[in-house]
Amino acid sequence: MEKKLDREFFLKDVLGVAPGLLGKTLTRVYPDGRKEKYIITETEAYRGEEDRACHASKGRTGRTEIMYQTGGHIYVYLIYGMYWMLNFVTGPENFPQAVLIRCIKGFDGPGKLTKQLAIDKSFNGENLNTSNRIYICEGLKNISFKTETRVGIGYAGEEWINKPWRFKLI
DNA sequence: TCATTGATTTCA
DNA sequence: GAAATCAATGAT
Repeated sequence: MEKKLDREFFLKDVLGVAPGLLGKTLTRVYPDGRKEKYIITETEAYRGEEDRACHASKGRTGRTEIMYQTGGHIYVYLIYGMYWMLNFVTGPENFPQAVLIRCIKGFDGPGKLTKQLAIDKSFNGENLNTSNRIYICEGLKNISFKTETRVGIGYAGEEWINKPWRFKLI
């Protein structure tokens, strides 16, 4: 039987949660009742107001408010006017952190996976611990992963561009 | 390499 | 109000 991740899992620091999500099972229950499971294969960490690549680096606004909540909340936003990005908030309250889910098995790319999962604005603010339409379960054990630099953050400055905060399942 | 696309943020 | 920005994708 499937087992949801402990609530405490998302209260850890994002740099522990992001690689920890690799190999886990993302379960999506669609409006028509279908249930599909996907293996998470790539994540990225965004950590704190110091991290200039993090949306919260400019302070708390209407959009970034969700990142200041406790771990387990879902942060969804639209990029380039077309693609929804799926993020999981991590860490304690008032410390903005989030993990961007970049890839799941079979859907290689953040825009593609949200399209497949039918993620939209209505998921913003939802909680993985209580939602019955999207949640994370235990998955592969003894996984290995590699780190890379993050994508699409050329504006953040070298110090942040070079952080190895992108995690890929091998 | 370029067009698409709209919420969010910043400046007035 | 108006203008610039943007963690991407698919077609050319």
